[in-house]
Amino acid sequence: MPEVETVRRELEPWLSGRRVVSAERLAPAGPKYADLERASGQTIQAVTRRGKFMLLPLSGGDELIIHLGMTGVVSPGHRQGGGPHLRVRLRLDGGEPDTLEFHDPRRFGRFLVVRSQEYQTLPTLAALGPEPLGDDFTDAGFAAALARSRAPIKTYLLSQRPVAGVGNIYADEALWRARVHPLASANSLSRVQTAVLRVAIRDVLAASIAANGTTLRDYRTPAGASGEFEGYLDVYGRGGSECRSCGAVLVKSVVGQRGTVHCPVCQPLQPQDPGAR
DNA sequence: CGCATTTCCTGGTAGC
DNA sequence: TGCTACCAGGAAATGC
Repeated sequence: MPEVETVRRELEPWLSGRRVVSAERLAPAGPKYADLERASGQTIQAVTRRGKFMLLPLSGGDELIIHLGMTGVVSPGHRQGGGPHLRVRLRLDGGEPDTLEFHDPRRFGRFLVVRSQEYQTLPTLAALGPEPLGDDFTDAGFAAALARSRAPIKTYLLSQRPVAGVGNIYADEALWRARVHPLASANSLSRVQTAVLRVAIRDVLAASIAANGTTLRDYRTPAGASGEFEGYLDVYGRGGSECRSCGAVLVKSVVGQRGTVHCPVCQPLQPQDPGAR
């Protein structure tokens, strides 16, 4: 999400108010690129974001939805100009830069148009939790959401349902900060753990946004810049290294088919202080 | 409905 | 050097 928000902030002053002269799909047809040609002739009214989805309301009552996946890059056309992974090209009126390109080597991204009233037809959008940095992400609401699931807390966070925008990197980072084991059942967290985790999610996402996101490989903003948050990661990518808090060796595992790193000392599976009262 | 598993996809890299 | 095998993961589809 921090990466998406960084991109959104660059796109907004460029795209807001611009009319789409043409919308060309170079990727194979499919649901990931449904109806994108319909953007042609409509004016982009804003560049907003929900979770990791960028939502661009269009003047004709449609919504342009862009999801970067893992490797999607939005850029002005004159910067990259073609290439084997060019999936979409938009022409805009109103002067340079007048071309927006969407490149996506791994094809996990999406670039589609739906009716505004039906934008929540995408399953994840329909069930998306509150914005993590918004006022709707409350202690009570988060606790109520976690109480509904017996899945591992990390898996549940990645589902986007209890809160929007938490990806694999930030799930591991937030759980480490909150000292919660990634395999702990969501509904097993104490009220204190829930409250600490909520703040940890907010803090790590806000800190990453302030650093323009995390650049692991391909991530670039439209202007070509990379993020700087990778230098602040405490656990992600650090399996086998020492925990910055206690010095123990961080453990790498797989949770919900996703690479996961946690500290076996700071994040015990069983609650600490069983006799404390 | 909830949850687990599988699928999509290819650049990068480890290993030989 | 050049080849193969495998890993990375957001969301949707599928299975139960």
